[in-house]
Amino acid sequence: MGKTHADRCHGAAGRPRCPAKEAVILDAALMLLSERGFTRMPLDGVARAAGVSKATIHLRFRTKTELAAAALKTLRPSSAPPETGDVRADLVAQLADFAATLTRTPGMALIGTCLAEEAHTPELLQLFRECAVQPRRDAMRRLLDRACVQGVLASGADPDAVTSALLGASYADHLAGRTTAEGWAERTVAGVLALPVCP
Amino acid sequence: MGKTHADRCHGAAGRPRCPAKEAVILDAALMLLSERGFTRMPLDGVARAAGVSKATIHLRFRTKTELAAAALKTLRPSSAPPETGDVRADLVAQLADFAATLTRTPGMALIGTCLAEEAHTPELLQLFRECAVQPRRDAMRRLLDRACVQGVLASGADPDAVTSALLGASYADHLAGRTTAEGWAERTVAGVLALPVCP
Amino acid sequence: MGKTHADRCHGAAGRPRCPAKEAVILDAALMLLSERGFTRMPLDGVARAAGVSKATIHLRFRTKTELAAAALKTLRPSSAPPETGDVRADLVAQLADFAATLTRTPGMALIGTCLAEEAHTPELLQLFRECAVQPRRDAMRRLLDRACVQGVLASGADPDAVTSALLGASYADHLAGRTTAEGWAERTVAGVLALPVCP
Amino acid sequence: MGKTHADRCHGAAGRPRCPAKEAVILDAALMLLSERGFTRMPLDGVARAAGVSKATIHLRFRTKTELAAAALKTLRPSSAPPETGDVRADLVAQLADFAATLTRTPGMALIGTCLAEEAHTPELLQLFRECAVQPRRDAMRRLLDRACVQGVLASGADPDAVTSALLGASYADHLAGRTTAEGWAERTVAGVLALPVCP
DNA sequence: TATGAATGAGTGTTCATTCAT
DNA sequence: TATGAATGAACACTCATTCAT
Repeated sequence: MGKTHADRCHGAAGRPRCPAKEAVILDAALMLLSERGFTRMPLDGVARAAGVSKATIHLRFRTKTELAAAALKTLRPSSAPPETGDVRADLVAQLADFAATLTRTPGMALIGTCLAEEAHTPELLQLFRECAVQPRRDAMRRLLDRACVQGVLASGADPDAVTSALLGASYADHLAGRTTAEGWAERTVAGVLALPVCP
Repeated sequence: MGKTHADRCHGAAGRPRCPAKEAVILDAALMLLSERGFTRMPLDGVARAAGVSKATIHLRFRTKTELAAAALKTLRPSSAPPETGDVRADLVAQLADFAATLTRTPGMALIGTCLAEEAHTPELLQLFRECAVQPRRDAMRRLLDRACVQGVLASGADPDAVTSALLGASYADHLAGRTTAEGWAERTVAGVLALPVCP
Repeated sequence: MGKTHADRCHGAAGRPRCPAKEAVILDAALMLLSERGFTRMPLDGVARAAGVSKATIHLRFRTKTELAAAALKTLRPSSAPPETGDVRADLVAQLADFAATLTRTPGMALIGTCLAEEAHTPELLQLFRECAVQPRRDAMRRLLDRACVQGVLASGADPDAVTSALLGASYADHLAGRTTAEGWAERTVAGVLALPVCP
Repeated sequence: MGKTHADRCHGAAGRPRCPAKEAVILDAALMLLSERGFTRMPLDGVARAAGVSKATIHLRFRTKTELAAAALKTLRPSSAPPETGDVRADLVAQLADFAATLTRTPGMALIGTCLAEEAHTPELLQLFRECAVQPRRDAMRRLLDRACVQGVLASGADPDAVTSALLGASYADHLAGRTTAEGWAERTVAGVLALPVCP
């Protein structure tokens, strides 16, 4: 009684699903996924961290894989650093931001999980590509295109190759255990663009 | 330090341990480690693949972690491609060989496992660095030093940064799902060294 | 006693419960109970089959056991085959009808469930006796009494024992996996009544 | 050292499997299977009742179904009652023994489980037929054949039908809740063989 | 030494039931 | 009343490790 049409038709039948829980669960899942990896992320753990019951998780995500996938989908390209007019400075900023993202908590570990699980759970790597890798590449690519236009980058160079080189340098350094300290982004951009060579 | 369980507990007394089995076990472990990852590598599986019993494995490696570490230690840098006089060609060859190593069955998956396990089992990443990453970097670095001497590379560029860019490009492309096809190494070297820019 | 949860808790006050749903639920429950057994009948399944929500079921039946019991109570002895004057023919018809009931979809499975659950849920077997077993026995018994009167059956024979033998033959054959094909009822009646022996 | 050829080849490698446990596990399983039914028989429960760990059970029986099947296979036709010269008396004895088997602990419940699980786990009913139903039928059948020879049974009667009637009477009475007390077997044999009818 | 047996902790998923609209 | 959400208790099965030959 007293219910409006909207109430009845909006799919409001039954107890409404607590919307906050969705996010809490995904947060907990993403945290555990990064910190411990897929196979070391027990659903009990996610439930406990999220403050819900395991069954509540299963209500939203049929399987553990689906949960992990949904958690990965929440990855959003960190708000891109603002673009100034200086292309080279923008490249450095973008690269530094990327390295920071990797360093911050669990970036590399998350990548590791997706790679390690590829044979068993290919969705993870695929989603990671869509949600994290590609957006970053696109942003970088856009900057490089502008760099070409401005003559900062040799027009003959394959922009995809340069994108890979710049972003890849971060992977390589993390993997090598080289701490990417102050000035790292500058040095890398310099190394890759090799501008000094051109007097 | 660096001694395995077997090293520590046994001298020459008693029936000597069949040394062949050691190798067979490590081979099987490395294969499963790459193909399925640490957490998906059951000791039963290693035992079966190696044709020994689980207990035999534990006789040599106290824990699963020790086994995995020992397996990683068997990684040897693939025989470096022969060096010609042409530095640039050597760089391309080295890079192509690296990419091939990554692609060949389980390179990226193995990296993924080491990264994913870093929080739980830091030894893996550490050993992977020593046995796989560093040797490769060293080889690349040597070529780059020669490139500097010959003026192919700007003497101002940080050779470590360039090393990271070149090798990292391979990681980045794998991670992005870009198939590294024919001519990939050439394009990457060109992009990184940016030679075309210097008329 | 014999009152359902609904009977007990509600008079005529408030919005009356949709009576159609009651039947739909019980139908669905009886079907699943026969097809899959008590422990393999999930309430979700009943709810889905009936097109209602789980909570709606619990509104009428406090527990799963009560639901199953109510479903069993809907069992009605199949309309008895018409009685002709010929007692022997009537016995055969009755027996054939019984065997058909057992064979038809889930007769034996339902019996199995009631028997298997006896220790855990004695109500089921009890209700099954009242609603299915006894009515059938009574019908058979009536025929046998007439048979006695007409001299077809030896007046000294215990009619209950003969009833058990005739109906039981059907159980025994199902349990033995003997397909009860054409002429089965005739042969059984002949075997039990053993009339041929009396010239 | 000191091992004979037999020791090595007899399959004696490694710790020998404790032979008692096999039986204890199967006993516990059969007990729980009869008392509670297949779906209410938790492996934990079997393990606890048998005093072994769950994994020990899985070492011998891959799945719960396999365990239940193996437990059923241990069913042996109870040592047949001794045959006297008197065929009728033997029939009565056989039938009484059968009814006692059904009554003793969990006979009917076990039948119920096998019937109830038929759709989901047909092996159970199948094994029950082989191990319990058929042997009993065979014994009964043998007696009936002798009865025919001796003229106690009409030679025209289908012996399988009579077998089903005799054994089935026991099912029917249990299902009807009729307590099969003193003299039950005699009355049933009398009713089925219907001898009194022949003066 | 090497083997198969044995174990205890852990894990994903299901389900009857209760709650909040 | 009726609905979907939420829960806690099970449960079958896996696995690293230890034991007894």
